Amino acid sequence: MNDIAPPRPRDPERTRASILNSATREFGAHGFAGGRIERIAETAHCNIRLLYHYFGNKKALYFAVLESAYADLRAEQAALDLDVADPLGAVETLLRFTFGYFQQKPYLEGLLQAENMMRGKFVAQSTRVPEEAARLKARLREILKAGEAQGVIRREVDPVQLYITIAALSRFHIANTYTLSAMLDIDIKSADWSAARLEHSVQLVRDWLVTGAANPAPPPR
Amino acid sequence: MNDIAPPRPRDPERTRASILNSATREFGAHGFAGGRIERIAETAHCNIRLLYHYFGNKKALYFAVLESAYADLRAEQAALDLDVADPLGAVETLLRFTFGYFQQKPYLEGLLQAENMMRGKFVAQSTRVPEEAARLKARLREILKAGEAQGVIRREVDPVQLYITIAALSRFHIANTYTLSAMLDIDIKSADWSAARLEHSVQLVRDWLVTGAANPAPPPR
Amino acid sequence: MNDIAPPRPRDPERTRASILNSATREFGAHGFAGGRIERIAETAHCNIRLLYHYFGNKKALYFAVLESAYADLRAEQAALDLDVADPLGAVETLLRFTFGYFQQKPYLEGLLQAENMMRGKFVAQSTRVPEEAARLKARLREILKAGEAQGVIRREVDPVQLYITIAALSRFHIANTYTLSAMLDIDIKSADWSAARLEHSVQLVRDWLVTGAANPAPPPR
Amino acid sequence: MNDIAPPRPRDPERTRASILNSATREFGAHGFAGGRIERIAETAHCNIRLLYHYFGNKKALYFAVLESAYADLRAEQAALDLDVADPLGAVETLLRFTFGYFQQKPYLEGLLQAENMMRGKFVAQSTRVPEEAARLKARLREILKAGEAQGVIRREVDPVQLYITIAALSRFHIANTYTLSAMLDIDIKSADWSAARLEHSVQLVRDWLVTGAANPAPPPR
DNA sequence: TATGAATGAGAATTCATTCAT
DNA sequence: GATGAATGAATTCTCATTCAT
Repeated sequence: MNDIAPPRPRDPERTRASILNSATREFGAHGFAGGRIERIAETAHCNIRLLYHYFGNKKALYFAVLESAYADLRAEQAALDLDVADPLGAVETLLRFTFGYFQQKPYLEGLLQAENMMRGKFVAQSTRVPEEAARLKARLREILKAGEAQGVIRREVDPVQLYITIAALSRFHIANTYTLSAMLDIDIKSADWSAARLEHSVQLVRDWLVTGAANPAPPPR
Repeated sequence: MNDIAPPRPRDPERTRASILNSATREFGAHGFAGGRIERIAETAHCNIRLLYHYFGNKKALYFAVLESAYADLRAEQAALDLDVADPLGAVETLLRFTFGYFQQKPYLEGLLQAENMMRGKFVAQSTRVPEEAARLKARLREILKAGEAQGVIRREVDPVQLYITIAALSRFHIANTYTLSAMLDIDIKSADWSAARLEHSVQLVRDWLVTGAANPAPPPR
Repeated sequence: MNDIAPPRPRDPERTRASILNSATREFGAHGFAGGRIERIAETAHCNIRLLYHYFGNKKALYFAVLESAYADLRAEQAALDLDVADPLGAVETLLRFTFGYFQQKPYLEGLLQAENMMRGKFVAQSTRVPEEAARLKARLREILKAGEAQGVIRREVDPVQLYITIAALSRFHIANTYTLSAMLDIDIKSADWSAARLEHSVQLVRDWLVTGAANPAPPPR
Repeated sequence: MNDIAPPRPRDPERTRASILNSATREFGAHGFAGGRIERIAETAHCNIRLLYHYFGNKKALYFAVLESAYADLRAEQAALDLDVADPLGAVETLLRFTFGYFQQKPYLEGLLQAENMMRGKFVAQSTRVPEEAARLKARLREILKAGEAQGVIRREVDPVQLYITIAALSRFHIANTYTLSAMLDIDIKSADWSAARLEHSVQLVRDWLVTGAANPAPPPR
C-alpha cells in the first residue's frame, strides 16, 4: 500500500522517491552497516550509479532517509487534534496514533534502531527534530496541567516520562518482534495480538494518570 | 566492572572468555553486520586467528555470544526471590531487577536488537530460551493469581502483557538512548535520570495492577 | 596461437573472454585448489575484482571454464567428417583428431584431471556433456556396424571400449608427461615423439579392429 | 584391506606408517594443493604436531608419500615372473598386473596425477625411479626380441611405446572415472566393467603384437 | 539523465606452521 | 614422544564507489 511504482524512465522525481523508499526499507530492515546499496538500487528498479547521482553516497542517502522519515512522522503528528479540553482523551489519542503509526510502518522502528546504533549521528545534527519534540513536549505539558486543573489527572506528571512511556508501549514489541515471539510463543505481527496490546497500553496509561487524581472520572462503561 | 583481564598466554579458558566478552560488546555496539572481527580480536588482546580457532567463524561467534548472554540473564533471573506471598512486591522485584540488569549491561540491549534485525535466527533455534521464558511466565501467572485471591491485584491480568510491559519500561530508553536524549534534551545515561525513570515505571505498573482490585492495599508512605 | 589479446578497456566481451582463457590455463595447470584467482587476473591483465564481477566466485569461474572447454571440444568434434562408407578411415580420423586436439591444448588435459579430482561435480550437473557423448557413441556404433557388414572390421566391437581406448591413447601421455619423461628418458613434448606415438596408436587400433574381420583389407603399403 | 590400524600411543613405527598411509590417500584424492594437513592428521588419529615431528612439512610429507608409493610398486613389479620363454604371456602378465595394481589402489593414480601437476618435481629428483624403469624397459626389450625370434611377435616393436600403452590401458579409466562415467553412462568402478575393460585391453595388445608376426600362434580357444 | 564497466580498500576465512609445556 | 595453544601469510570475497560513454 505504501509502495511507490517503479520509476518510468526520465521521471526524476519519481526515481528519487523510489530510491528513498527502497532505502528506507533496506536500512530499516538491516541497519546501516547491513544495508546494501545494490539491494536498494534493485528494489528501486534503477541503476546503482543513479543512486549516487541523486544522493552522493551511502551515508548521505541514509541521512536523507531519516530526514524524510522524521518529516513524515512530524507532519502526521502535527495533524493530530490533541484537545486540551479532554486531557485524558488527548493522551489516549496520542498513544493510539503512535501505536498505529509504528505498526503500519514497521521499517521505521528499524530505522530508529539503526540511528541509535550509530549513536544518533543524524539526530545530533538535526535542529528540526528537537524543535518539533519540544513543541510536542509543551503541548503535553499543557494537557497534563489542564487535566490536573480539572482534577481528572494526578498531579506532577512529567510530560517527558509520559512521552517515553507512550513510545515504549507503542514500539518496544515491534523492535523485539522476533525475540518476543519466539520466547513467549505468540504472534506479535497478528492483528489480534496488536489490538490486545494496544488496549492493554491504553488502560495502563489511563489507570496510572487517573490514580490519585482529585476528581477522577468514572471508569468507562 | 565486567571486564575480563587480558589473557595470559596459555590460559585457554581465559582467552576464550575474553574473546566472548569482547565479541559481546562489539556485536552489542555495532550489530552483526557492523561488528568487526578484527576489533574483537584487538579488544581481546589476541590474534584474529585464535578467534577462528575457538569459534569457527563470525556467525558462530555471534551465536556463542547470544547463548552466553541469555544464559547469564537466565541465571540471575532464576536467583530472584519472587515471593507469591507478596504479589505486588514480587512484580516490583522483577521490574527493578530487569531495569537494573539492562542498565548495567547496556551492550545487551544492542545484542537483542541485533538478533531482531537478523529476524531471530538464533532464538528460533534455541530450545532453552523459550523454555526459560515459559517458566517465568508460569511464575508470573501464579503471582497474579495469588494477588487476585488476596484482593491486591486486579483480575484477569495477562502475564504476557505484564512481562512485555516490564521489559518495555526497562529497556526502551536504553535502546533509544541517543535519539531520545537528542530529541528531549535529557541525559538518559545519568544515574539521576535512570533512577527517576525507574520510579516512574514502578508506579505505573503498580497503579495499573491495583486499579480495580477487590481489596487494595493502602498507598505506600 | 590460442591467446586472446589483453582487453582494451571498455570491451567487456574481450575482457570476459580473456579472463576465461586465463582461468582455463590456470586451472588446467594447477587444478582447482591450486589455481590462484590473483594469477588469473594478472594473466588476463585485469583487476581481481572484475573477475568477481563477471563470474561471481572461484567455483563459478571454474564451472564456466569447463563449460566453455567442453563446448569447444564438442564443436570441433561435430565438425568432423566421420564417413560410414569408410569405417576404418572414420575411426582413424577420430583418433587423429582427438590426439591432435589434446596435443594442441595441453591445459585441457589438466582441466579434465581437475574435474575428476573434484569427483566430477561439474559433469554431474551438465546435461549437454552426456548428450553429446551419446551422439558420438551412436555414430561409432553405426560405423562399427558398417565395418562389420563390409567385413573390414571384426564383429561385436563395443563402441564404448573403442572410445575410451582412443581417449587413453590420445591423452594418457599428456596427463603423465612429467613422470613418463623422467622415468623413460624421453621428451614427450617433442613433435617427433608425438608423431611416433600417434602412428603407434593408429596402428594399434587398426590392427585390433581388423583382426578376425571377415574380409580384411590388404595391409597398407 | 590396506588400512593401517590407528596407532597405539608410543608406537612410533605404527604412528609413522599411519600418517604415511593417510597422507597417501589424501594427496591421492585431492592433489598436493588440495590435500589438507589437518585431514591427514585426523584420519591418522594423531596430532597435527606429530605429523610435523615426523615429516617436517607438507612437501616433505608428500615426497615421502611418493617415495613409498613408488617403492611399493617397484617391489611388486620386481616380483613378477616375466618369462622370456613365453613372450606373449609375459606381456600379458605385465598388463594384467599393472591393471590390477592400479585398480586395487585407486589413490595411486591420483598421486601420479598430482606429481604431474607439480611438473614432476619429485621424480626429477629421484634416481631410483628412472633406474627401475630402465630395468623394466630392458626386460621388455628382451621379451620382444625373443618373441620376434620365435616369430610370435611382430618385428621392431618399441618397448617404450608398449610400456606406455600398457600403462594407458591400465590407468586412463581410473584417472577419468568420474568424467567417463558421467559422459558414457557406465559404472567404471564396478567389478564387471573393470573385468571387461581388462579383457579388451589384453586383446588389443595381443592382436597388435601378433599382427604381421612371422609365425603367429593360433588364436586362443 | 542514465548506464555498464572497472576498481581500491578492507573484511572474513583458510592453511601451514611454530611455541611452550 | 606427544600435545593443545597460538600465529603469519596468504587467499577468497565483499562493498562502496568512480570511470568513461
